[in-house]
Amino acid sequence: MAKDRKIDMVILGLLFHENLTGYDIKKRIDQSISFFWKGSFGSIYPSLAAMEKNGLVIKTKDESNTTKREKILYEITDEGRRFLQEWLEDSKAENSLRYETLLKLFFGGATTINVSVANIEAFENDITKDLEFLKFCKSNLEKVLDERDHVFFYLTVSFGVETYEAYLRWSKEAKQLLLNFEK
Amino acid sequence: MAKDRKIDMVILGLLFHENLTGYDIKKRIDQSISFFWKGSFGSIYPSLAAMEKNGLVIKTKDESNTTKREKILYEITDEGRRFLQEWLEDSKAENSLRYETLLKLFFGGATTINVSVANIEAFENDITKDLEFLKFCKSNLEKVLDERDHVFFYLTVSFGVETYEAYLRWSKEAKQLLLNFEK
DNA sequence: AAAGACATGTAAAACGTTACATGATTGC
DNA sequence: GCAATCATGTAACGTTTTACATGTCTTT
Repeated sequence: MAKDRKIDMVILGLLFHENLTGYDIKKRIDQSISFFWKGSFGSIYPSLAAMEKNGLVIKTKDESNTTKREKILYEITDEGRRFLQEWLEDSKAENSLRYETLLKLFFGGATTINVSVANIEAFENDITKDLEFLKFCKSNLEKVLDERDHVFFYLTVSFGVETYEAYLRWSKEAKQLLLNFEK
Repeated sequence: MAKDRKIDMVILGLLFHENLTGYDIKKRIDQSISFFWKGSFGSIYPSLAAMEKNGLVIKTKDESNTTKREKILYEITDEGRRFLQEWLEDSKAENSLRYETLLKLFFGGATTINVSVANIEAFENDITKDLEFLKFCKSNLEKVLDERDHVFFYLTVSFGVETYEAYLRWSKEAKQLLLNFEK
């Protein structure tokens, strides 16, 4: 059985719902899960090729495509579904943060308070922008929660909203503590 | 100028305070910043070698070491300090989550509610354990906040506490929503 | 006519982890 | 005496990103 490269799982998870091209998969990743998982063409296409070899996905004919532009729709197989299922049922998960902002703050002793405050403010700006978008998604999903799949999308988005709001609360407190300390 | 490999910055930041061996650096990383940044010997030693070549750090004699066991203390140079400073002053930072738990939840439509609930519970357990430790660190640091450097350590720890508490709040809500949906 | 999105794929480079290899010292 | 920790380093492996290469279709 193939090693469980995480990108494989992302692709299988997406293909579980519908047949997609590599290009579609990239778009889905960017639009739906990019705030907690990323993926690039350079990993998507090789993953598809490898999984096809291993029988987890198959190429399908795209009846709707009448143009000359080549377009390869992938479909998940029963074995692919089994593989996805196995991964889902295994409750161990690797969760990791890589927060360069925190790294810079941790080493704040090597610079001025103003630099650290500026770093926190840059972080606040990024988060504020993303939070707005997440809230927009959340309110849209709230209207369609009766459909089973949407519940899962809603939960990941609400994870984002809750944590980003926590980030912003922390940012305010952190700046205050730094500026008070300076006095 | 060397590319800014992040592990280089971690090491320079640590060396800013005190001279350390590669082994010490690994311990510092594990003890202080591992919840938002990781590092292994396989990246630390090569980084030290490269930075020595580039004049960012130098090897120093360890006067205190009278044993036969080899021990190489590294010291940051002026150029190393400049390089660290530059990085700190550049407010753009790459912050990324890779949350396999969220990935599994996002694809929850491909399995049963119970599996998703179990995944959230495994996440809760991990977070609860880490949160306890973070709170312990936080209360210790609170007592020594008068020293400038400690403020920065305190802020990163308090980031951890705030976000981990948000994770736990979310976990409870998420489980409830899933279990209610099943009815 | 041009720009931008659609579409596939490869190659090189960067980066990091794990496992291996070796040996000294400390504490029980 | 033995286990754990201290201490350095390399090699193999795996993953992922970035840049490159190529060409089509749609919209303005």
